[in-house]
Amino acid sequence: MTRWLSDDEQRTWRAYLAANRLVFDQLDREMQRDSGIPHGYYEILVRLSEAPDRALRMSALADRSQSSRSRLSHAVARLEDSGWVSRESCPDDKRGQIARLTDEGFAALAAAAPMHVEGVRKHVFDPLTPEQVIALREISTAMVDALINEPDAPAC
Amino acid sequence: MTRWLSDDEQRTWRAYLAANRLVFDQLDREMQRDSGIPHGYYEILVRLSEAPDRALRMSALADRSQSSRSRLSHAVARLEDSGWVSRESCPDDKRGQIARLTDEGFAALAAAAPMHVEGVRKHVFDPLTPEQVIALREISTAMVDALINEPDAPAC
DNA sequence: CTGTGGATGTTGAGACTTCAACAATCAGGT
DNA sequence: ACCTGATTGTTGAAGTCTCAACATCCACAG
Repeated sequence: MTRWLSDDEQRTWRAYLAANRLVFDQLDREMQRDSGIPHGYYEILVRLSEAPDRALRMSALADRSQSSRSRLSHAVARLEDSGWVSRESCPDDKRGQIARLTDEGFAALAAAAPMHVEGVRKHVFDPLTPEQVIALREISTAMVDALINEPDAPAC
Repeated sequence: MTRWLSDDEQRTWRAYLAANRLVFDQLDREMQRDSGIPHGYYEILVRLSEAPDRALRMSALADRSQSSRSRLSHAVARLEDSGWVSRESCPDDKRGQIARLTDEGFAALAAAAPMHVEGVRKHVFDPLTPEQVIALREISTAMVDALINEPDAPAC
């Protein structure tokens, strides 16, 4: 019954697994070494930095950073300890919390960005041809769309 | 000085990040739910199951599963508690430890495999065309090669 | 034979994530 | 106004990973 993977698929899957682990482990390591910013937190800071007033509600921030609410909650608590993010309550929704990037946070982000970009370029884009860059985007988008439009439950 | 990402690269990078997080989080969740096998451990079991006598030295197993020695050590300790892996010392190298997949481990792997494959197919291969499957392999391989042949240090 | 440097594997602490449970609040129907 | 269900965000425990330090052992030059 099981639709096992073909040879092509098997080899692709293994290569994809290996690439992911190697690339992200490496980027995490560099990020930690160069900037002391833990891997996932950088992305949270980036999303905040792009928002109007560098502030977002927790739920919106969670969505944009592909983060669970729980993870975000812990992460923001930690980023607040570091002084990179501040929290305030939402005026129109008493449940809401708004995370805001502080000036220190922005500065830390600005300082970390060049080295991070260098790493991304070195480990991801330099090895690829321009056509592969396009292909990778299309492939990734296809996966994302499939998961977004069909989260988990078979809808009752 | 910084070679910032182009628009194409920026969008590719974001899509790639999103796809990875969504796909692997989802697979982890399904894996945990369906089989109770933590995400990374499954791969370790797979590598063991493919080795002669279903046994490998720790270092060889670490290499084949893109795992740090430390992670593998913790993981195997845990898998041993579960009764899925057993350890024995290496005859010709007193430092060596050999991890062996037990019958229970093999059974657990066999039971988990179909559901896992289903998830991989659903979230990764179904959304892709056959050409994209090939492209993804080439892209992943290119990244892996770049990282393997240029680990980190500039060699003194 | 004896150092010395390298390799192997483990360990403990700290950090991050997940999961389930929870309190607080909102929204919409009755 | 009230009840019910859904949403928001937090919390604590348990699990996993990383990092650095370590003990052990191998290999090999002198």
